[in-house]
Amino acid sequence: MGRPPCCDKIGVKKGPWTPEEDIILVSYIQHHGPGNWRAVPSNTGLLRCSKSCRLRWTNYLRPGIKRGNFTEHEEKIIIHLQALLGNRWAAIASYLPQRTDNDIKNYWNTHLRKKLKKLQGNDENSTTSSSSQSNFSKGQWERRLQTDIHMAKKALCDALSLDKFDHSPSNPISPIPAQQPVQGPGTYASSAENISRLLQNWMKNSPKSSQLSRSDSENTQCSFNNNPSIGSGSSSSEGTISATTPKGFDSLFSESGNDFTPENTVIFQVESKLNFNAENGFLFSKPSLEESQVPLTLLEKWLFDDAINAPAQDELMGIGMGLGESANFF
DNA sequence: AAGAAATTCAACCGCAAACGA
DNA sequence: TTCGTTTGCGGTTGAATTTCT
Repeated sequence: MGRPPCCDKIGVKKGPWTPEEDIILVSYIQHHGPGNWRAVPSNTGLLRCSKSCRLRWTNYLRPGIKRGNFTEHEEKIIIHLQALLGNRWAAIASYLPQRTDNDIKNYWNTHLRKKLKKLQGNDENSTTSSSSQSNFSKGQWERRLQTDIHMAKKALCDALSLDKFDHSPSNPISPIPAQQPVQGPGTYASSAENISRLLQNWMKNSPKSSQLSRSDSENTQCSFNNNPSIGSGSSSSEGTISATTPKGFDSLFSESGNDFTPENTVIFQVESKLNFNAENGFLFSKPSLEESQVPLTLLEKWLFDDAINAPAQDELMGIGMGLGESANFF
């Protein structure tokens, strides 16, 4: 017997998500938090498989996601990390907490790979690029190993002395876990930007997608009441995002079986205690220990001891840029 | 202006790791 | 330890959009 499908394929909807589906999903996660994706379709009535729900959340609806053009700085980091880590997009994304692995992967495939190819092509005309290329691949695993060791050191360090870690936005390579679930239901709806955009798009497209009359749309209210503490640089925040649903939308939430009933108003409450930085819009939480959350073995003890004596947290960037391959492209 | 080609990116698929009983 | 289930990841696809001819 083979592996069972992640979901019942019969009656499962595929393709682009509608704004209505997005709101249902966001609202559900607002109430229950992410996780237990298996239960999401049945609890929300969404005709989507659990995977699709998770993907939609992590790649699009999750708070703190920055979309649109990548900055030159982000480009550099991606190119650099790709050279070091290979196509480990999730690992790369952990250094760019506002970007999703999917986004980075897409950006790499569509923009950066070409860009690098072009630049490498130019190099070939003038230099012994073939030899440097072979040197590059020869040493790639070595650097990868080096990076892995470095990351393990860091993670161990963080686990045992979190305060030492620099979470400031000025440290662009702080390994803030982009997709780490954060406890507490209020955390997830804190992305006023995302939800605002979501609702705006929905209203923009509403005549088509929601079959709303113009007057209905005009009657639609959408407000985002962020607490003044947001934007004041406070590490904690509290805000309320509310969107009065237009006529006809109520039915989406009043389907039997849904254990959340927003009635006419979807309210997203953002409580304090969460690690939401309003200025940057992403979550600061304990660094991911995904690669190192294991008992201390001799090796890890060694790594940790070594890390204690290590000079700087941002040496990764230093090491990498020192290598030159990717840095030289700019 | 119209069709073709190229590009973009959201979403899907399958595999493997992680998790829990 | 084993086995079934869930989650995460990376590769790939294809519809929509943009650019070119």
